[in-house]
Amino acid sequence: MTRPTSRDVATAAGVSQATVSLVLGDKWPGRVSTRTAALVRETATRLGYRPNLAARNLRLGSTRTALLVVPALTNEFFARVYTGAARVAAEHGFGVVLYPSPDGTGPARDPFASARAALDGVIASSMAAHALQAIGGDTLPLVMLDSDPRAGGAAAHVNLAMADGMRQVTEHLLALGHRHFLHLASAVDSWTFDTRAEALTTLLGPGTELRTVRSPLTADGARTAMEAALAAPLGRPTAVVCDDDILAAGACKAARRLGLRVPEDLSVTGFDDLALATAVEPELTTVHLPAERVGEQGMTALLAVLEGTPWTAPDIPVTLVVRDSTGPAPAPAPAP
Amino acid sequence: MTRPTSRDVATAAGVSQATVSLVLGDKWPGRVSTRTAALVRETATRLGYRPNLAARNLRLGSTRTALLVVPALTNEFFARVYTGAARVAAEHGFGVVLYPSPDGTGPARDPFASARAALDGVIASSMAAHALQAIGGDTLPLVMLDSDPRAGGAAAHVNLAMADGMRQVTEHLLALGHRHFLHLASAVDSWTFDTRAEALTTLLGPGTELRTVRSPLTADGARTAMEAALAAPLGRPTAVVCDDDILAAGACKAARRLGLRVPEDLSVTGFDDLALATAVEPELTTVHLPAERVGEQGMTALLAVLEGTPWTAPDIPVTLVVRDSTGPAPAPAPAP
DNA sequence: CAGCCGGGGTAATACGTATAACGTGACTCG
DNA sequence: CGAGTCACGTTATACGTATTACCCCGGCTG
Repeated sequence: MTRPTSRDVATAAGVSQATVSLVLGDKWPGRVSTRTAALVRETATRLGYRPNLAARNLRLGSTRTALLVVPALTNEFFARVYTGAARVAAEHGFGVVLYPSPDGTGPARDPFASARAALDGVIASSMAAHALQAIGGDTLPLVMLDSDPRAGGAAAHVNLAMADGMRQVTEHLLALGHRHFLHLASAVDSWTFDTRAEALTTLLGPGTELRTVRSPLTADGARTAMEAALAAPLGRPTAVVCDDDILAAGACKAARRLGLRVPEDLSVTGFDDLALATAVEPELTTVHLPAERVGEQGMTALLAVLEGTPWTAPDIPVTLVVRDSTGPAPAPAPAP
Repeated sequence: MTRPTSRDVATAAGVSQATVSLVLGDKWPGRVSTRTAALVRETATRLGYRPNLAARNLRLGSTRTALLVVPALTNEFFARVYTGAARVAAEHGFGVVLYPSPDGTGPARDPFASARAALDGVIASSMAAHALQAIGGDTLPLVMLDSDPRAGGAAAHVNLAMADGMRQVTEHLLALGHRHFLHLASAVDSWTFDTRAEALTTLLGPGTELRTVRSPLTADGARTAMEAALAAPLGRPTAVVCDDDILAAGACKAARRLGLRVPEDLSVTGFDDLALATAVEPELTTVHLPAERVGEQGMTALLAVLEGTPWTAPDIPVTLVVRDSTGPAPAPAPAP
């Protein structure tokens, strides 16, 4: 009681296997009569025929499958990247398979063997550095997400305009009168975060003060980092710029535990604009990153590369969404 | 400049293709000398040989790949289910591919064709009803997640002890003196939610009052639903039982907008224990669902079924985590 | 009537792998 | 010294599909 093959369909319909393949592949502009084509199709559905993808892939030498390498799907941002990539892929008859160590903790298995299928290309986030080494060895079309565009090795780059996002944040905060900043930065080493940090330092002109604290990307990490930072007696910041909404939410919470009101005493900004941003109170002022579009453009770029077309596009624009976690800087404490 | 095949390795090493296959498959307990084995392996790495998975899958008649059907990866719960399933799969040399309409909105494409690879089995959440129809037609080992265990068609079921979770919630709230309840329920029709609703109604004894409002699983939906429910003049509830942390967060927010303090004036409980639960303020009292374990057990069950072993296991236990969103029922308004 | 054409289909083949079946020398044992 | 036995490989084949090259036959043309 095994699955029917195209040959089974052929014998059942009284034709050759080649004819079945031609009909079901819609390759009969005059090679097969309409009558037999209909007969074949009817027989196929009657037997419940499904083509064996492994055989087809072998024959065609292509699986129409891409590997998406991201650090963790539990991070909503990357889940949305996947969603976008999968949507575009599906529109072109492609599939997307994930690097199967999505928690970022797994050993660096061979991503290609683990994918259990031959791959046509790879889309990789720069934040999955541990997997990239394993990838480097092979020569498969590679699209990099959020990585240094000058770095070689990739056939295409898809980047968000992170520096511009940071510009919007700083302009917003400076306009509100803030001068003392705390950068709650991600402890993960990645080009994205480096870019943001660099943008922040250059954008803040003279007459301002900036301290940086690194934290793992969890609310708890943010809380401890914040508590340490705010405990410092001298030069308490009035604005906290976070690399992530999760950090921002943790920062808000830590601030309130310490008796500071947000945004009256302390302004907080995030990055990403996750669902979390509007779920917490106050709702977060944050930089909206169109994650789905990152996935879509990544897949689009890969498809172009696979066709031999070089692909390039401007950075994806991002926009600051002003909500309730930022406000005018508090009046400075009067000089003693 | 194409990828080297096992035959290329064979000629380069001066052996036959079969030998290469034996060596790389670790099937030489005496069939190949250690010397030649080493030679073959060295040659393979030198040429950068990687087996063609499509060919292997065709030959073996199995792809060691499972399809996971979930409604939306952007829901942290399902992202964690995937993580768990992928981990167990990887330990057994399996892969997991997702049904490529993860936003739940896409048309019901053929999930098998879209997977771009032959599949060995399917793990499906009951909340992806639109995809299940397409699956029903085929005969592939099927493991159902959170679905009616008496329903046929599946080789195994993996369920969370939802009714027991609801029991813990009600006992907690009853002990706090609550008698007037609002059930903020998911608008999605699913066995899971039905089970919870049923458990809630039966567990609440006489002398209590229960109203039910259905809402889409978003914070905004929760807010509108809550505002409508609390606006009702008569019999304002003192406890809101939500089917989801997202709903609970929305409920807290709505309550505060209406001038109610949580938990002093209103207690709120959630389900899932997402990262969100500890990111909002107050931190949510919620039922912790071990999502990763659902994925792990789902994959374990599928592996067992594939080996011909019938699989069954008790419901996965869940535990109420008491945090800050629940408290003693407020004293009833004095009779006029 | 020979030749040709074109519609309608078929036989053959290759994709790259895993494995069953089959040598083949050298060595051992009776 | 002939028959086994081993240790070490090899030859051949099948998996199911897509596609190329070919074939057959009726009708039309010169």
